[in-house]
Amino acid sequence: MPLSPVTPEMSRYNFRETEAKWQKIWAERGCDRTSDDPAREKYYVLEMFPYPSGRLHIGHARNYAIGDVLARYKRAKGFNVLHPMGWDAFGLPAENAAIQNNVHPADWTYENIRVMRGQLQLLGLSYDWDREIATCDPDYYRHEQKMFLDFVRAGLAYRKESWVNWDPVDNTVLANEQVIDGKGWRTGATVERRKLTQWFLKITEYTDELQEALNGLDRWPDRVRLMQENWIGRSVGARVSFDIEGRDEPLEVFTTRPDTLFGASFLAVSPDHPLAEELAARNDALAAFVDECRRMGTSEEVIETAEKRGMDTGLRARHPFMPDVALPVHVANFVLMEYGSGAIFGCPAHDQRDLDFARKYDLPVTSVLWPTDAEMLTDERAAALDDALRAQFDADPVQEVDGRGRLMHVGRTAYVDTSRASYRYDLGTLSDGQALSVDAAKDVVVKALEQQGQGEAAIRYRLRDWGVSRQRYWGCPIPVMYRVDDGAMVPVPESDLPVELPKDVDLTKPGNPLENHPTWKHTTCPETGKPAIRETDTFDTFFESSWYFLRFCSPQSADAFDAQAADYWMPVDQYIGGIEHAVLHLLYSRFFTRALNQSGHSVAPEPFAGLMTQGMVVHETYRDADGNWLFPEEVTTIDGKLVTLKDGSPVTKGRLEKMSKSKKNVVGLETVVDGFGADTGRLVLMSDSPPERDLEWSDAGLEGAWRYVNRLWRLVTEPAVPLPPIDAAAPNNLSPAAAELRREVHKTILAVGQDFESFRINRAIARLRELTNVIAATSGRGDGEAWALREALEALTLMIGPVMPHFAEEAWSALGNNNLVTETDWPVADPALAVDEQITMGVQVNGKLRGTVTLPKDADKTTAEGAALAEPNVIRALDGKTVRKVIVVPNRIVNVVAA
RNA sequence: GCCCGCUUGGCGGAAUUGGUAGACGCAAGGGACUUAAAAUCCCUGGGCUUAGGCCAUGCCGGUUCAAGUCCGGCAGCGGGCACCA
Repeated sequence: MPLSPVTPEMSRYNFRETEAKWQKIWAERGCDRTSDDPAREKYYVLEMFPYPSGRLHIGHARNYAIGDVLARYKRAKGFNVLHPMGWDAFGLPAENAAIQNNVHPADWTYENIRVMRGQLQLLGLSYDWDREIATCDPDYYRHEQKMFLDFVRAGLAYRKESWVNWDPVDNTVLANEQVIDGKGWRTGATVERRKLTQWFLKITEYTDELQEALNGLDRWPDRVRLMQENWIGRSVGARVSFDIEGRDEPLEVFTTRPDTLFGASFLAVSPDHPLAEELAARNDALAAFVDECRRMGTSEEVIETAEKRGMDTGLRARHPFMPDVALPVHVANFVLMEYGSGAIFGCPAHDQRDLDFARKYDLPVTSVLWPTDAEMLTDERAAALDDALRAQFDADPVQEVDGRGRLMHVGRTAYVDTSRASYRYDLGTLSDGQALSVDAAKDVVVKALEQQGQGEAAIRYRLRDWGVSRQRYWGCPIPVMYRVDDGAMVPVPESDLPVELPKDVDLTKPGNPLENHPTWKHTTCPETGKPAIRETDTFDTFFESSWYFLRFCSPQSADAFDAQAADYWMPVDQYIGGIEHAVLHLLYSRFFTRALNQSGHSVAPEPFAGLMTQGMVVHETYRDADGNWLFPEEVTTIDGKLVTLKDGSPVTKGRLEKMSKSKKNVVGLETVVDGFGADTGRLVLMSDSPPERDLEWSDAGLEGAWRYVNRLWRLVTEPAVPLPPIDAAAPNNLSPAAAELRREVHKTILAVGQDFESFRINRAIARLRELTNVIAATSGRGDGEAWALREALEALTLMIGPVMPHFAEEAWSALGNNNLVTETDWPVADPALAVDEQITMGVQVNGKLRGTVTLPKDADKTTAEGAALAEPNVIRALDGKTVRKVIVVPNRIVNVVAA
């Protein structure tokens, strides 16, 4: 349904004039400008800066409005607040737009920035625009080029070969998102993996520290910390080296389950393992298989969900403890070269993936541990377990015999429970069939391996070094060159920075435009004066966002950032953004601060003290009979059925989706701001859901918020009685209604403050609406009511200010104030006034509510119990029963236990 | 495949962190005002029920005087997985 825009005549509160007026006044008075002031306590509020993709929609607006509420609240509480905004301006969409619309990425980007800045300003967000930065500006990226050279010097950046998705038709590297079902998104060609020499940053240097410091981030959501922990993926296990028949070099394997070594029935190496490459060179079938594996994508999801496949190399490995057992060595598509040593041993009985693999290639399955309680695995017990398992796998029995001829039953489900175990093997102190913990069994095996010199305890991490090279144009050039004569890598001298992107490029040609550029890449070595070729790769755009929060502290600094300014402002007190950045951006930033410290800078190691991950704004979607998305304006209802306006064909209502152009469910910012005003939009975005949860956008919600704005405006401009002068003293005696209103005001001040502090903005607004209801119900007639009404309206206006800043200024002014809400302190609650005198307590009988009693606050237990037992409904419920016990929770509840 | 999150009326959500489930709002129904509409204001509202009650926070179990909240199991939906940002 299209919105019915509000015309100024219809509204009593004229948001059009009002919002423009106050935005102008704030700008003129520099309300949002911030300067370093060590005498004042600082507060740094930061919302993740946007990629300038085109236009803002209300999903973006929510993110920034949440930050603005906090910034304005903290300012009112007396903090020196830094609240900056900028643009994460390098990235793939600019190149795509360039190709599609024949526009230069820079022009496209800067135009988007211009439009989006204007949109942000419409919302009345209190940014210090003097600090605005755009990462594609050479004044910005020159600093990160220098940082990179510092990293190179500190040994934190290095080059190595790494795999990329390669489109063989376009001759270009593809991002994971450009690979759709294994094909290039534009050409449809089957994507290959290719090896390129690329730059890496040594994030693994800080693996342990990055993990351990997570514990100190107590103002981060638990789930983000957990996601980072999983990402770092510390796993404790063992390195095992297997001798290979006919080869001198043993094969190194990492395992987290050394206790299952006796159940090993095969080894598997990654298709990218040097051994696989070596063997493929003289084995055509194997080479074909390796090639096929390389046609898969590079993402973990693709590799893990692909059908598990392998090929026997013909090599045989000797089991470290059972010299007569020869294990086949396979190349398998599910083994990742990047993790561990790129080789595993498979124990099918106790790993589901290994079992699937073993079933497929008919490899032995040998159980080594059994589910038991902590008792000895006697022959009788083993027989009973055998029976139990036989029954369990009756439908799909697969019989196996272990090395000593005992029957084992493992079907299609691996036994992976590690909480209780008995082992079947003998080793040193471990006697056959002893019950012992998995950890103890691991120790036994590892010690035995160490004695034989065939392994040791080891810790491996999932975290890999951060590959920062991108074969793309629209990014920050990597400031190095390679001498033509000897191929040596030479850093660009600092005095030659920045290495600027050339503007004259042709993006329509296949391949990397910088590589195709006729002149830019050719230069001379500053050391020898001989010809050199520039690095034509650019940085991953996460490079820019890993330090922008530092630049905001001193955006004009000749250095990347001013140490004193950073010392004052850092860390960011509250960072706000989407959960999609839970790992990469947030982890890279945490790495950057550490890397900077190691390369000559000095900053606090943790960049973000507090983190809030806000939910998405979702909106309804529509699709026609063919499944094509439709705009809501293309849909109407006839006879209760959804049909298209065009030809009346049936339409189905899809589920709520994150706003996106492709799903045609975007609600533009202008629709809201032009029709109802920025404040009304902000109110909806803040009130309908808790910030961290998804928000369902609806036009009805917008209209409801608009009604509230006008209701509030009428209460301020047309109070029940004329309000007393602004400086009138409180009357000596207040009527009960006036006293009740005061109590409500002071309770609300306390509650709203707590709610804002803890990001429960939706609840703060609910409390303000409750206060509004009490104000509306106050007649203004009784003794002191007019005075209490003024106090209430002023407090309400100040408290709604962070959410609806323009409205609050206008109302504040209408109440006769001649200063700004923006320059006024947060109202102070009188705790004595903010307390209820009477408390209504529930009375339960055997846990079921039977009545309520109203008592003075803090009434003692005896009083409460007496009142509860005298309550008529309670008496009836107790009829014929004997009271056994009475539980009284003061000011809360009474529970009478009776039988 | 692995990891994570979510699930409360017709709807968005509250619930002082174990203590009166449904605050506040949206949508709805009824009424007032109006020639009429819009706007505004007032009232009603989880379900079943004859009084009394009974049943209700995705499902099944458990702990407790007391469970939306804690524990165990299950289901459904959503998100992330290293070159989107």
